[in-house]
Amino acid sequence: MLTERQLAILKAIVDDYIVHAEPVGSRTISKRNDMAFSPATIRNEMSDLEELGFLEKPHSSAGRIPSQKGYRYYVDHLLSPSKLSSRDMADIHSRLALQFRESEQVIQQSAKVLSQLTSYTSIVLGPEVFESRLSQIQLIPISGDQAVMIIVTDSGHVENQTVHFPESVSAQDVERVVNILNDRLRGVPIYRLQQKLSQEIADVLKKYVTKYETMLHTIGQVFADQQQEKVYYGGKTNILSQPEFHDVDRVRSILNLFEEDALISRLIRSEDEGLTIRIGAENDFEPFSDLSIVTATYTLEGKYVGTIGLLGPTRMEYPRVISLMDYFAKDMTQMLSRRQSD
Amino acid sequence: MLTERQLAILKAIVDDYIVHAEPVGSRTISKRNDMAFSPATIRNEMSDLEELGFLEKPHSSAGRIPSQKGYRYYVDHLLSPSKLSSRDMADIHSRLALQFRESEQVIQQSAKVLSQLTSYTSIVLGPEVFESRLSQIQLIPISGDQAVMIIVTDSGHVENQTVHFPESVSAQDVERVVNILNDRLRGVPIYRLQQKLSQEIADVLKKYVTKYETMLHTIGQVFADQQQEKVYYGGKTNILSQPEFHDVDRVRSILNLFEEDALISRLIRSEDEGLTIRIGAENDFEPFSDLSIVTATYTLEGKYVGTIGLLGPTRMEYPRVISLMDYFAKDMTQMLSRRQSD
DNA sequence: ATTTAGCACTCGGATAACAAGAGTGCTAAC
DNA sequence: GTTAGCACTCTTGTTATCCGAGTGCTAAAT
Repeated sequence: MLTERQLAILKAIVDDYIVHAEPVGSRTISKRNDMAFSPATIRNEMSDLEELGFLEKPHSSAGRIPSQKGYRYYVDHLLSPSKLSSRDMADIHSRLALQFRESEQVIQQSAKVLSQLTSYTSIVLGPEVFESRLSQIQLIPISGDQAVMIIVTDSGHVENQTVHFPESVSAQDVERVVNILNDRLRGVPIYRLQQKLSQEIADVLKKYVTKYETMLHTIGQVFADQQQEKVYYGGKTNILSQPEFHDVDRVRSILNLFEEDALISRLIRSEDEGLTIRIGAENDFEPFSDLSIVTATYTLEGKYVGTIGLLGPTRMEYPRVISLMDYFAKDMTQMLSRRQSD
Repeated sequence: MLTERQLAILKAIVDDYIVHAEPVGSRTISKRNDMAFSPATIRNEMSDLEELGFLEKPHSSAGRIPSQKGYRYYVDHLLSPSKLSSRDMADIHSRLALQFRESEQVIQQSAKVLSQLTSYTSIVLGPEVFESRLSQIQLIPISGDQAVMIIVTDSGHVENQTVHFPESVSAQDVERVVNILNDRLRGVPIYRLQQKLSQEIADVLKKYVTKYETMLHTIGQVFADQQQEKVYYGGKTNILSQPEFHDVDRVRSILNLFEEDALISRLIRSEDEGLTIRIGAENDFEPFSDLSIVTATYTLEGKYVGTIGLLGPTRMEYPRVISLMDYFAKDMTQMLSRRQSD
């Protein structure tokens, strides 16, 4: 068990390191107003804290920096969430309250504002497509055997894809299929479309439509593509301004990761409601072993819609970030539900 | 006028600098098989070439590097386009020939392949929306007063936006409006939609629809958003691997520029058919003053569709890039037209 | 009149030597 | 238990020095 004083010192070190990104020495701590001990005493405590695994030394004659365990302890027990000033809150609120035509834009804007406010990189997982339901399917002929298949969900999301039917498929059949799809699939969650299609719809189609296999295949393709979650970024390059990123190769590899939406999505995704903090290796992903991710979920009518995440160095401004994320998640939830009810 | 030998030397210097990114000395040139002169002679010529503005010295005791004027001369008069091996061509062709559902994907894939082949960053301007025509407008109600407006073009492109009509607008009116729009606007190029709307459609609407101002405004908004061109990237971070980019701040500022689609679009956009090379300051854009852009246009049925661009250091592998871009533009044109006719 | 060999000179870059500064850990005194 | 004092360590910045690549010029060779 740590003593009061050890706690205070650990907190002071983390606080300082978060701000200055440089190893913290005993004198620095001792000079603080709330620390009435000499550097020597602090040094002794630091030595103990190091032995306990909360601190580490970059080299023998440098100050201490928090270890991952140190950050974890800090986050769990020491940190005092910084109060957002009401000016901040008003600012955030007004920047999210813009009149957007699509929910997507609310998400995008949130990512942007969040990154601007923190100088970290924000990653927001979009409204889960598979939480929304099919509202309507349309097939609009373009030219010859090409058509555009449009899928509209009850959340107002539209997906479209060009499809291509061989000559042998008649226009009548196509129309019939669309009617059947609309009849049978309206209200079905997007993520179940494919399954429903092959299980229930296939038989019906077989009855009414010649050449149904081709169409089934084509439509199945389209449905399959709908099951992914969107990833929105804010301030992709913000993270480069952190001193830990002064190596171009490192930068490059991280930036390339940002193109892998599926991977990022998996990393950000949090199962739990509320705020999650994953520090360094807790991300279970080697390239992020010196980065932390803070996530929060946002909801619509009480149901999970998506996750907002913030990616920064392990040396993250946790107190501020936590308050911010908390406020953001709530404000987005509010924003989105207001859109719904307007 | 430059002598034969000066030409040969200039070419040799540019060729070498393109590969090694380091100032080229007289001895290096003199050692080449095709160069039967002593370093001293070369030095004299180099000195002249420098005076003429084709070369410059990073500092007094370094070798020479090509000046912008040097590159320009090289590109215009000296360079011998490297023949693509038939293996290369087959490779490119097969990677573009994948079965894509949307033309958009052809473009995206082209950008990707082009960047992989060059280790520069490719920027492709998407099929000009305003070269295609309206095929159909649909308005699909979502919930209450919200609806999704869907615009389908004859090229198979779909755009959609959530719109929002006040309660006071009747469903009948909405339907009537959509019918009128479809009647009057089918076949109209996208870029003229807005204009047509306010000029011709407004009067018609006034006759048949109450509350037409609101709808007009809403629809005008949607149309206005359609007039932008899409920008596709390949290998955004490739450019970081160039030695001239070993400074994180520089990296950051360029990467941030990549987010400004409108700006990039303007920079890449080339008015002329065929291949364009803009070297350094020729881009008229300070942050690109040590970068070159090579662009080529691709077409569909003889009409301009878009531009493919490649962004690299002024020290670009012009011979290879030129052949590549040329082949690419042609292959994309071919690919796209095949899609059309299939 | 060219071309080239020779040579002094210039820089940048690498390396070593050094001083300064920040920090630690230990010991002994408070 | 706390702290002053001090030797020791290690990084960082500075300066000095050397080396090599390259130039520019002059004078000799072709």
